[in-house]
Amino acid sequence: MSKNIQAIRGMNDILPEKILYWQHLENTMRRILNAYGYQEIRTPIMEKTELFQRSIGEVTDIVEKEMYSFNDRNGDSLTLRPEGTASCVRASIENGLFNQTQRLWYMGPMFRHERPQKGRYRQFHQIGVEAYGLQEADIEAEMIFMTARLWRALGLKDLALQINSLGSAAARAAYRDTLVSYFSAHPQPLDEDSQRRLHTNPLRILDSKNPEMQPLIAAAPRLLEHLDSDSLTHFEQLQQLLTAAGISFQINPRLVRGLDYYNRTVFEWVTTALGAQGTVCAGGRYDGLAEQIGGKPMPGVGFAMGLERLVALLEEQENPNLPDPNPHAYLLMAGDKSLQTGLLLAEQLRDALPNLRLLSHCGGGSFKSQFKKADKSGAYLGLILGEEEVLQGRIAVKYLREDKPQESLLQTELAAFLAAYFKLC
RNA sequence: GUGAACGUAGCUCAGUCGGUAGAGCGCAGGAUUGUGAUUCCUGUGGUCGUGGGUUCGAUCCCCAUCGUUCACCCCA
Repeated sequence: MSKNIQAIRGMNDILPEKILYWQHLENTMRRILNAYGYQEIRTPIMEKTELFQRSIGEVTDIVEKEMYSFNDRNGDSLTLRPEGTASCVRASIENGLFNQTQRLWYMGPMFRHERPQKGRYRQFHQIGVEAYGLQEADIEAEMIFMTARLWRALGLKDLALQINSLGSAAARAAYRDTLVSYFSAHPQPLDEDSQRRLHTNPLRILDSKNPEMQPLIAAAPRLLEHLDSDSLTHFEQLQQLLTAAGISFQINPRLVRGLDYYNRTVFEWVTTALGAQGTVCAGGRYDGLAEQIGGKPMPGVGFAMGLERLVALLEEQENPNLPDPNPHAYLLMAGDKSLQTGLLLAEQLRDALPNLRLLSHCGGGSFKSQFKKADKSGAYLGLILGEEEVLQGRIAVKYLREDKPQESLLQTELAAFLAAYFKLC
């Protein structure tokens, strides 16, 4: 067994059995993005390592220990992208997209070397959405409306929206210092994780799950009280827009996000149905990022959703409302000339009915074994072409899922029959 | 990176208190002429994750390794 070569740990094959969920999710989101005027962008899955170091932040977990980095043959350090925002900003700078506002989206695999567990894999997939050049909270609201629309379209309930504001970069940095001195003044009760976070991401300490830390956290200075007034106004505007749209949300002062580039708005859609990995979609504003990467200052807002996690939610649903993958008809062929007649007939049907799902039997065999395959394929009708039918220019139609007697049609009538029966156009 | 549980046929699992293994489903064929799904019959299936150790002998014990799962950490 293990003599065989296996897939890389944490990197999964998505098999035909599951692909319907993926396609449904992707198609639904594509449709919605299109309706809001967002355009797709495709960037390489590898970038120079420096791009991620500069955008995500040197001391974040992602950069410090989770990136798939290696040296190219010419010595450049390259990295499989751990997220999409940095590439998207880079591509926009490089191709001059920042001359006007942009609404972009992308979809694809991301890579992070973490220990796999439910809802967390080393190659995972995201749909990411970014908007550039927009300063007001209306764009954040639009994005949240869009995600809420997706949940509705997919029938996903039990997703809760949490929002927070980190303030301006300056306010956030000042608050960070305040927090560090607060926690440094009480070093005793800080657990090991929090000690580390003190240097990496002190805001993260507020999110600790350790019960012993709670009293200390409760007494800590509050981020919302340290917001600059512009950010506060911005945050209030967002809340107002959400309320007006009837989208309920929760302000979570502990919501800080792990990547360094966020300022002002951050938000997450969370669920309790997926165990420890409850965040299904998350994002925020990153006004300083473009400059950090070397472009001109350009406000940005974006979010990303984890496709594996959403697929897991869809799979738990009772009525996922997936498109029917079963063939409409299965063509059985046996006897002299039936193969040639049958395959030609199949092509004519496909010409006439582009939406027909028709499976032609291949590989010969008795009618009996062909019927077994027809049944197994899930097809609704068996189209039977034997010697007799070939001679008479007819075809037999057997209902495989209904208790109705078999019929015999002229081959020339078949397309019209199928169109009517399946309401195809 | 840390901790725990697990790894037997394509799938879901049983089993051997250490003497090289079974079931169900699946798959293939059949039950008189060109008809599936039901029923019946037959067949196909695994060096028991891999490597090493203990032993006369290990799939079962021990160690390592790879993988899976869940949690911590972190994140989508």
